Amino acid sequence: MITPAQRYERFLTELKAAGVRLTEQRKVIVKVLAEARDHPNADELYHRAYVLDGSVSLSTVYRTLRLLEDHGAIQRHDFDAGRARFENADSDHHDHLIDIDTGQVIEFRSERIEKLQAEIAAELGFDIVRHKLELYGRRRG
Amino acid sequence: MITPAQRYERFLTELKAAGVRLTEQRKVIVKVLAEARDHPNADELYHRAYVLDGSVSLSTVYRTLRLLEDHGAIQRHDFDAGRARFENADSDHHDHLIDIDTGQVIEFRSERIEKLQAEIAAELGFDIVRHKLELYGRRRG
DNA sequence: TTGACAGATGCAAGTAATTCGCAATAGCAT
DNA sequence: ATGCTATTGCGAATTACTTGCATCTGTCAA
Ligand SMILES: [Mn+2]
Ligand SMILES: [Mn+2]
Ligand SMILES: [Zn+2]
Ligand SMILES: [Zn+2]
Repeated sequence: MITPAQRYERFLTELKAAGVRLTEQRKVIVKVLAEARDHPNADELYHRAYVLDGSVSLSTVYRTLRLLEDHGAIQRHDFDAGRARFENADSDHHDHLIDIDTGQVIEFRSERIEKLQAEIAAELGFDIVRHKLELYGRRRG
Repeated sequence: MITPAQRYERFLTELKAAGVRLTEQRKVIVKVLAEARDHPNADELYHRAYVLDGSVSLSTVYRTLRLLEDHGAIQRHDFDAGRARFENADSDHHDHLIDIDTGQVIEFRSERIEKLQAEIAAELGFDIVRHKLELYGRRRG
């Protein structure tokens, strides 16, 4: 199991290797992302980073998020329209189940569904580049 | 096969039954939606409606879209973040495959995937209320 | 170490999509 | 036909995000 600290170090190593300038702000934002266990939006990330380093601005959070996404380090989601949410991309691919009552996001992975999607696309003459599978549900009472 | 004209009449009947005031603008917007074979966004709908009746405004398009969505007459999609797209909801449920090169939206339905999703949710202790399945792919060369 | 300088930052202003306040208008029940 | 009230167009507001610009700071060569 990879720890947040290991993930943080790996992020920095990869960025440095890619020739990215490691500023104080970027390091703080990367740390917050490496430690996140949820799927925070830009504003939440900004607040978490600001606590660690008051020199972080929301602009830089947005710019860093785009940078990290371009480098494949994080993934962007649009669960609720209008507010992007992020998570680090080092874990294996998974899809999401969102509890419509609490907003809780549960991760899952189904080989069968992944395979089925590829088959459907193939039947239509396509290769899947990426996909979005979100289940919105309610806990069984 | 239901025709656009039939769909238009059905929409109007349902709205009237629901006590919704049938203004000129709403009728035009509903007609445009009934005739749409693609997944237009608010601005596209506005332009199509404006051609039929210059008294339609973008505000009213947005208000009418919300009205129709609340009445279950249309469905809202967020294929590309930042721009909602709409389609009438009278057809059976289906999912979408988006050609990332052309933007073309292809509809499909898979009983197996629908069933699998319900099973996965059940295993996690949930009942699915709605879901979003979008495949983004490239045509096989 | 120390510059030098390209690239990064904060701030404020700018966008793009959508919503809202308000005075004028128009459905529709009577 | 009349009156009440919902609906409209317009412009301003909101939200999430982006960008211009003057200033600052990593990084690297000397
Ligand atoms: Mn996740
Ligand atoms: Mn469709
Ligand atoms: Zn998946
Ligand atoms: Zn489906």
